[in-house]
Amino acid sequence: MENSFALRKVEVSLSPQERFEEYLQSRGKRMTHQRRVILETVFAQHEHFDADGLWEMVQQAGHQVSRPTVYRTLNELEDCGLLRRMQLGNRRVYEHDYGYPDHDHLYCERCHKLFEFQCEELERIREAVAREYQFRANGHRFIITGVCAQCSQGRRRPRRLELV
Amino acid sequence: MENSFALRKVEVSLSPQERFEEYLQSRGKRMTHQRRVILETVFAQHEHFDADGLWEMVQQAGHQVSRPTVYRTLNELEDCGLLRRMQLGNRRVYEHDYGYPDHDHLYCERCHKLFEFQCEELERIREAVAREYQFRANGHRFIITGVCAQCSQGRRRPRRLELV
DNA sequence: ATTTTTGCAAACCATTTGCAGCTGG
DNA sequence: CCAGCTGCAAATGGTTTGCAAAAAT
Repeated sequence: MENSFALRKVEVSLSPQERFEEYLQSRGKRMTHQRRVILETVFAQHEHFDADGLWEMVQQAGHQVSRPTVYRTLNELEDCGLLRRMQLGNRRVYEHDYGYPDHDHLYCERCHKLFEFQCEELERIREAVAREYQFRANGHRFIITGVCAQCSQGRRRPRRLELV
Repeated sequence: MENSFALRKVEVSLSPQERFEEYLQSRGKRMTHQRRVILETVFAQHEHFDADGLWEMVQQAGHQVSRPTVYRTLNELEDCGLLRRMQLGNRRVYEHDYGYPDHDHLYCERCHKLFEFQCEELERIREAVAREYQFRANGHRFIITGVCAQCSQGRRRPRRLELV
């Protein structure tokens, strides 16, 4: 039997690059070398990442972009709907948003990795609760914390510094 | 019909004070004037609060406690199970834990207030997803974001400074 | 040519920490 | 008395900002 919580695909018409271009043009902003490099780096992989991790990836790819520019660009990418932000401890973690379905997360407290799953029932619950409280819901976050399969199997290879 | 997501009561045998005393004694720590003042202030109300808000409450009650002591004591109260922490934006928000049932939250993006509700189905989903991913779950957070009834009704009285 | 963007250094803000003096038991 | 605690000031760490130089249109 298939994983009943697997993510379903979402079709999109524009590439992230095209979408970002449109976003920039619509606000009189410019496509710079740095923004291009950051955009490429962000969409060259699918893992969750934070500003500092992204900065390192950019460095290692041999490009020179300052940290402030990374932060500024991340805000723009979020603003234009390409990225989605999540606060984990004192760190902001990003994931692809454009072309990705809404989903929720399992968070491993040992290796600090995030796993994604999709569950329609959550939306149902959200609506039911919102109705009860006359709340105008426009989103939710469901994070299950615990220890992932790998880490449970004795292998303790910590992945990043403490995130929580 | 009753609110089906209302919180059910939980009985406890010790008062927060007693429990804190036990916690302190068990670690060779001392009950100081400051810790007593903070504990009283924390359990004199039931709202969610952050370190700075607590510090102000203490001040306004006419007591002198330093910010570092507030932070240190909050960590102890969390450690001993009296308080529960939640990260909201870049701020740590606390709520009573001892004597309170597990629950989840509605978060109003307008007035930044938190509302609580209880929904057993969430635990079921948590377990089902965890099983699928061979994840050892030991908790979850479900936060519904949106606008609360009051704020929807045109009254915009912002409550605190920006939390997200 | 004009306006936006960048990089640097400094500012910020919530939280933590080193340390000398104070205090609870 | 002495270990543990407090307050102060300074450090921390992630993120933002002011500003002058550089780049995009």
